[in-house]
Amino acid sequence: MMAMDAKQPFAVPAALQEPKFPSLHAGSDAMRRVCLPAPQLQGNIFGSFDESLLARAEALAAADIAPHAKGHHLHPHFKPDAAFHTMSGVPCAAAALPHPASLAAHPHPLPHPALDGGDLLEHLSPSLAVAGLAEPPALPAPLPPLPAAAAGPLPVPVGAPGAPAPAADPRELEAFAERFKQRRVRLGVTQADVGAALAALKLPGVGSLSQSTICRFESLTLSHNNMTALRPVLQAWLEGAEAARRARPAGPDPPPGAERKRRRTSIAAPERRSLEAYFALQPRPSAEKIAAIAEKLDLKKNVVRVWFCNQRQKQKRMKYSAVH
DNA sequence: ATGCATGAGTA
DNA sequence: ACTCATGCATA
Repeated sequence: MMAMDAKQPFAVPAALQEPKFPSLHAGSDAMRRVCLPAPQLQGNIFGSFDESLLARAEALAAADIAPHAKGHHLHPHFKPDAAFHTMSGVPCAAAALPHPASLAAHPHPLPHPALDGGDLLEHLSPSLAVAGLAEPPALPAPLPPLPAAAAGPLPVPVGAPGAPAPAADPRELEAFAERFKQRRVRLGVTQADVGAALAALKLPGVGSLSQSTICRFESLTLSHNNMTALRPVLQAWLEGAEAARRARPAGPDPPPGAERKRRRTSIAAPERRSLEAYFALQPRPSAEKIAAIAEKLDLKKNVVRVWFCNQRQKQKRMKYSAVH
């Protein structure tokens, strides 16, 4: 949200998530919990085995790369000294992206928290591995043919102060996302364009969004709640854009400006494998464990902490992982 | 398209 | 210190 400072000087600086999607946080909790594996393992099983836990994950990570580095050990690890924030106000990026004309579904159907040698993991701690790797078995995809014609059947019941969660059907969301992408492309508009255009809608509490978010919406890589919240907004834009199109066929595209800032820290493959091994054993390590892992891998503690947070978030996101 | 990161809100 | 929604930077 910090980006808002730069991108939305006019936006409400406080309580951002609330005004944006007031009705979203209600029924979400219940749904979220369902997907979560029992989190009581650390106390009972591993509470007194911190050392061995780390050692085992280490062993796993090592075993994983063993076949590659047989005779000669290739750099055990390198230090991606991380975290530098040279933030600076770059109001509007809108860096023109090549139109995503070709879009296949995501290459990885599964969040796949495990390592390449997942089997190894299972051997070592079957119950844990199973819990951590649980995946939705079925993957139905009866997408409606969906004629290119406009389809605006949704009443968009959002923001009702007292109304609980609309309990949106995952299938419906998926269908909408698909339609949205198609129609967006037909309009010749990029994901970044859509995000920026949202601000012009001046919907209450809705500012602009990034290309990332639009992309994630289209690929369903957002939480169910997030998808539900964004749907009415994106639908509104879509309808408006198509209407405007009829009035004025086309226009020139403005030249983008370019500036650079913060560098993204990158975790090298060996370290990443280790982290994945740790995660498979314990998705929610204590601060101490995080510190230990960080030291072992020569990574900053914060980098490790954030990595685990993001990993958890990934496992929870939509796709077909939700109730089906 | 996705990895690493921020920040408000919350427990 | 975590969750969630989001975003910048980058592959």
